[in-house]
Amino acid sequence: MNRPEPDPALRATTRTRIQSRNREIIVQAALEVFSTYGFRGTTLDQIAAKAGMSKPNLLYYFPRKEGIYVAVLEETLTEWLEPLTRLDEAGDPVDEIRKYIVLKLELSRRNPAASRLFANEILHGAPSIGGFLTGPLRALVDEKSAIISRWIAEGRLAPVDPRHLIITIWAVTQHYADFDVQVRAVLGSEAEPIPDAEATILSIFLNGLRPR
Amino acid sequence: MNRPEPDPALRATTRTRIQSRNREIIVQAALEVFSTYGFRGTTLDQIAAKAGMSKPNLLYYFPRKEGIYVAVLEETLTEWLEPLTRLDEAGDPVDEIRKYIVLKLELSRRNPAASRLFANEILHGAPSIGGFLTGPLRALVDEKSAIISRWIAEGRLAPVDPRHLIITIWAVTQHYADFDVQVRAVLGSEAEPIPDAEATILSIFLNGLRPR
DNA sequence: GCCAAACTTGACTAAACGGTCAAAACGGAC
DNA sequence: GTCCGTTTTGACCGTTTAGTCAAGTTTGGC
Repeated sequence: MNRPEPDPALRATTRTRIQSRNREIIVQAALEVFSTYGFRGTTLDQIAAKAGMSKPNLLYYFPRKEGIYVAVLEETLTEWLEPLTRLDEAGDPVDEIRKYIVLKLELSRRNPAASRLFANEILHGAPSIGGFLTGPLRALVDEKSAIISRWIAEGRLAPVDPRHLIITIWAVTQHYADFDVQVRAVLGSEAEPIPDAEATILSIFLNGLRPR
Repeated sequence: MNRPEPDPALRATTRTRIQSRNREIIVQAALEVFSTYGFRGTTLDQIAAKAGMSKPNLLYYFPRKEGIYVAVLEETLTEWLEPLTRLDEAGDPVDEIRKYIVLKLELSRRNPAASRLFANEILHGAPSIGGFLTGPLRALVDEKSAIISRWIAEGRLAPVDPRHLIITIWAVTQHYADFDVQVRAVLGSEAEPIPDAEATILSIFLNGLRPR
């Protein structure tokens, strides 16, 4: 009755130190669990245990399981987009593509959990982030595709469909995070796969894209 | 008591017509459901409904949920491997790679559910088919990598790590099945993505791999 | 047509799980 | 130290879901 703000998750403007700290702890714990078991495969008890708190306390910060999931996804998406935003029209085309591939591979190595979380969401039809795909993501791809098209028109890059080029780069870079188990099984060595992957991918793509 | 063979799933050798028919119906229904919702997200009731039979009857043929899942995966894996087995040392290297990419893309278009099922299983750490990855899959990749290595040694293909080449081809081809929602959101058109994807991928890979 | 084996299902159970609630513990301002 | 809002939790509830069971129906060989 005299509880004017029953939901701390809604008060983004006024957060206590404890709230910011615990929300961060929860999101980190949830990222690990969700990325391993998926949304349906994850239980609140697992997240609570990993975050070191009781389940009701978890629900004090995020009243619904889906709220935790969306919070984790949102934090992940910004990081995911960032490398593409850096693609610079003023740079050398082949070198810009090289930098983009290197950045995306580094992200796959540094934060494979985020990549897997994202992959899982898309694989199941993007129920929680469909709007992100058709909104900000598509807009960014449109913008960067235009740059690539101009490079091609100037004869500074081999003629390919710029959107499929971007999609293809996503595919080869994220694959090393999402399918890590398979990659390691097939390679059979203890060595980190990504350095060799980088050499191979750069060789194929940069030779394949160099104007002739 | 006088039920010497209580589990029809174990009697692979002696199956009635009804058994073969219903097992096939179940596996088909389960593929659709598992590939959409994942293992945990799928309920036996969904599979039973799609297969047009009662849940207890479903469990008459597959006593455990996991048994259905493994059966679907096994049927899928054979199809998944097939294109790579066709890579022919006697053929022209660049043309053999081209054929392989085309076949894998065709598979993605014809049976995206199978690709997604497989992707989901790997993404979650391959709990049910770890042995397939380190066994038959790795063996096949070893065998075909050797062929590619010889092509490179003969100067008939640009020098790249053959295992990473195969992995990279998997990545770009399966991506169009697994991430279909994202691909369509980014392209924004109603057109089928795969024909344009094929042109782009072939252009990059074949130019990238042609010896220079 | 009869019979036994094969097949099918409605009704049920036990466990897992998302979420609630009321009450206790804590913390910072005075 | 007192007080009040914030944080924390044990106990609980309703639903969902994998799997059981016993009884019914169908099928195929004779």
